[in-house]
Amino acid sequence: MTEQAAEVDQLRASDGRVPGRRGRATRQRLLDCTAEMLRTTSYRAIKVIDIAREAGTSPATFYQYFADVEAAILVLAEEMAADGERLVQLVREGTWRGKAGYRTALALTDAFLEFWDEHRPVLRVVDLATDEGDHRFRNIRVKVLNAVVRELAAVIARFQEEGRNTGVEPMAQAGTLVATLASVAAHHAGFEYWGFRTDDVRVSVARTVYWGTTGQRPPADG
Amino acid sequence: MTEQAAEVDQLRASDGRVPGRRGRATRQRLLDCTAEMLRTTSYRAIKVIDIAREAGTSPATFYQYFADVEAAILVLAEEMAADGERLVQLVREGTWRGKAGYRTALALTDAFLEFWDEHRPVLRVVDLATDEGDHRFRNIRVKVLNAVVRELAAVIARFQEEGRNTGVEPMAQAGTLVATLASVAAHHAGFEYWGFRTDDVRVSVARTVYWGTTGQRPPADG
DNA sequence: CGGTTCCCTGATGGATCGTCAGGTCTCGTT
DNA sequence: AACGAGACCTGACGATCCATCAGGGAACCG
Repeated sequence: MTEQAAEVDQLRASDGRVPGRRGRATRQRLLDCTAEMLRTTSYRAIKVIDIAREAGTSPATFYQYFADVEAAILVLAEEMAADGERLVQLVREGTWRGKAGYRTALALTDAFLEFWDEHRPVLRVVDLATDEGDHRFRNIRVKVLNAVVRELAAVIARFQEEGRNTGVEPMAQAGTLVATLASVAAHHAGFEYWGFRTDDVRVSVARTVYWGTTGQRPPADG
Repeated sequence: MTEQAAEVDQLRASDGRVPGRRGRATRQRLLDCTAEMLRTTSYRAIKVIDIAREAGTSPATFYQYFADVEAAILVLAEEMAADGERLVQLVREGTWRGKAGYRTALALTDAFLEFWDEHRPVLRVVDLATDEGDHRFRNIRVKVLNAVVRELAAVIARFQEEGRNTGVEPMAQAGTLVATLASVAAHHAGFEYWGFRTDDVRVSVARTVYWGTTGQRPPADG
C-alpha cells in the first residue's frame, strides 16, 4: 500500500466512502473540538455527545468519522508526532562539543519543554494509553521519542569512538536522557508548584544531557 | 483535627456513619476489585457497575463508600504512597561515596523499577490525574517523590559544601534525577520493546544518578 | 432542473449513572 | 432465646450516554 493510499484510508468514513470538501470540514471541526475538550476536561469525562454538541452536530456524525473518542485522539497524536521532527533536527544539526555543545543541550531542553507545553493534553493521553498497552498509541510515542533517541545515540557513539563516555550502551544511555527530558518537560509545572524555579531545573537537565552525551563535565559558568 | 480523626473520616460512609466490621470488609472488597479492574482494563473503561459486580454487590453499595471511581483509586494511591517510604530510606541510609556510592545509585534504580512494577496501574492514573490538575492526586505524587527529592538534595548539598558538584541548585538537580528514575521506571517495558536490554538502561540510570548527585565520574567497571 | 452522490440527523434499544426509600442482617440487651 | 436498634444492602427509577440504523436534506453535475 502506498503512503498516499494509507492517508486516504485514514480519512475514510465509517461507510467506506472518501469524504469530500464538506465532510473534511466537519471532520476537522470534530477534531478541533476533541482537542478543546481534552484541554478543558478530564480524559475520563470526555463524552462523544459533548464533542458533537460543541461542534454543532450530532453524535451520529462523530461516529461517521471516528470509531470512538480514542480514534479521534489518535489522529491528534499523529499530528503531534509530525511536529516532533523538530526535536530530532535539533540533535542532528547541533554541535555537541565544548560550550556550543552545552548550548545545544540547553536548546534541546527548551525544545522539549516547549513541545510538551504545546501538546500536553494529547501527550498525557498518549502516555496513559501506551502504559495500558495500546499498540496504536505506543507506536506514536515511539515515532516521536525513538527518533530522538537514535539520533542522540549516534552522537554518543561518536564520542565513544574517541574513547570518551565509555562504559555505557549508547542506545540505553540516549534512552535514559530522553526519558529525563520527557519527564521533566511533562512535570515541570509540578516542579514550580513545589517552589522550584524552572530555570534551575532547566540548567540541571541541560547539564545532565551534556554530561550523559559527551561524557565531559559541563562548562563551569553554565 | 487529629490524625486519627482524619483516618476515621476517610472511612466514613456517604450517610455519615462509621462502618463496623461487615462494612469495612465490604469496603475492602470494593477496593480490591477496583485495583483488579485497574490492572485488567483501561482507566477510561472502568465502570462502577463492573466493580460492584466483581465484588458481588450492587452499585448503590459502592456509592455508599466512595463518591466515585476516582475516590476509590485515591485510597489505593494513598496506600501506595505509604509504601514509597522505602525509596526515601534508601537515599537516606545509603552511602554516596566511591564504589559503595555507585552501588547505592544502582540500588535506588532497582528500587524505583520495582516500585513502579508493583504499583504501575495506580501510578499511571496518579500521573494522569496530576497532569490534569487534580489536587488530591498531585498531593499523593508529591508525598512519594518530594520526600525522595528532598533527601537527595540534602546529599547533593553536602557534596557542594566540599566544593564538588557545584553550579546546580540542589533541589532542582535532585528533582531532575528523580524525574529520570521515575520516567525510566515507568517506561522500561517500552524500552524493552524497542530492543533495549533493561540491564543496560539500569546502568545508564545509575551512572547518571551517581554523577548528578556526587559530581564525580562513576567507577569505570560499573 | 432532475438525478446522483454526499452528508447529516432523529429515533431507538441497550447500558450506566447516581440516588432514594425501604428491606435484610448483625449484634448487644434483656 | 427473643427482641429491638442500628448497620448494611438493594431494587427501582429518571437521567444520561452509547452506538447504530434508515431516511431526509444539501451540494454538485450534466
